[in-house]
Amino acid sequence: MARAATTTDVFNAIAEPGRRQILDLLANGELSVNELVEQLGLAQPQVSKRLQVLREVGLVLVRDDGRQRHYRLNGRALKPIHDWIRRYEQMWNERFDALDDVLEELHDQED
Amino acid sequence: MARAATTTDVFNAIAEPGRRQILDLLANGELSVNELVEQLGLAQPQVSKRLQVLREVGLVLVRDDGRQRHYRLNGRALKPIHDWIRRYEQMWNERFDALDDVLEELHDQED
DNA sequence: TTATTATATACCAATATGGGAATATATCAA
DNA sequence: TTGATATATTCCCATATTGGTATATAATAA
Repeated sequence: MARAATTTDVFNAIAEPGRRQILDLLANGELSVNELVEQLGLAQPQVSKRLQVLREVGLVLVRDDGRQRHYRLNGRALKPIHDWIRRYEQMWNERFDALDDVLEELHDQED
Repeated sequence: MARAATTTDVFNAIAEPGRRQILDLLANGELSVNELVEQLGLAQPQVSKRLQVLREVGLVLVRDDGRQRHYRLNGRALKPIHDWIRRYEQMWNERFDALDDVLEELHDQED
């Protein structure tokens, strides 16, 4: 078997930097495909392809407006990733480091 | 060009459920390859391959012990993902919804 | 209707999987 | 040394990209 499709889930969808960049741009508000093309400096088909992937996993929503299509972010679709990674958050935040120091200190005192 | 390697960065590394599962198991503490094989129910080579990917992006660390290799989590490597996704957190948490209500209320009062 | 604009899709080439099986490497035991 | 155990690596195959180019589709304008 081969690798899972990028449209399999949100984890695969955000693996590509270009797709994350699109989400970052849409975080500031709705944009048409052409506006995205300009801001990204990519060819239009590449942008449309990425948008399709993001659409299939529910990360973006579309609004038709004449011959333009306005895409907007659906941030809620990122929640599964956040929920997963949040369990590891303690491993790098300062409070944990501080606790680490306390434990080390206690350990030193034991000797 | 083809798809980016899974070892390109942490975003690609965690795209596969099996690799995330390994991280989840290691969250409880160090495990040898065989212990992982047992708990995952996968063939040993598949586990070793996944561990190599995780090693290459710095998500796990190894400790040699005779003919066994004990892997442990390096959660700090997940921070870039957390930092990226944290910017979207407001889009699904309750406080934001509450703020949304307040803003709407203020808006209504303007009229 | 015909031309133009905005997007989406199809096609092609190159490549990195990921699973399965076999094999190599390293360590320890007898 | 020989054998067994624990891991890593290699091969082969089927597949899903991703980039580039060309083309199809839809909407609007002339």
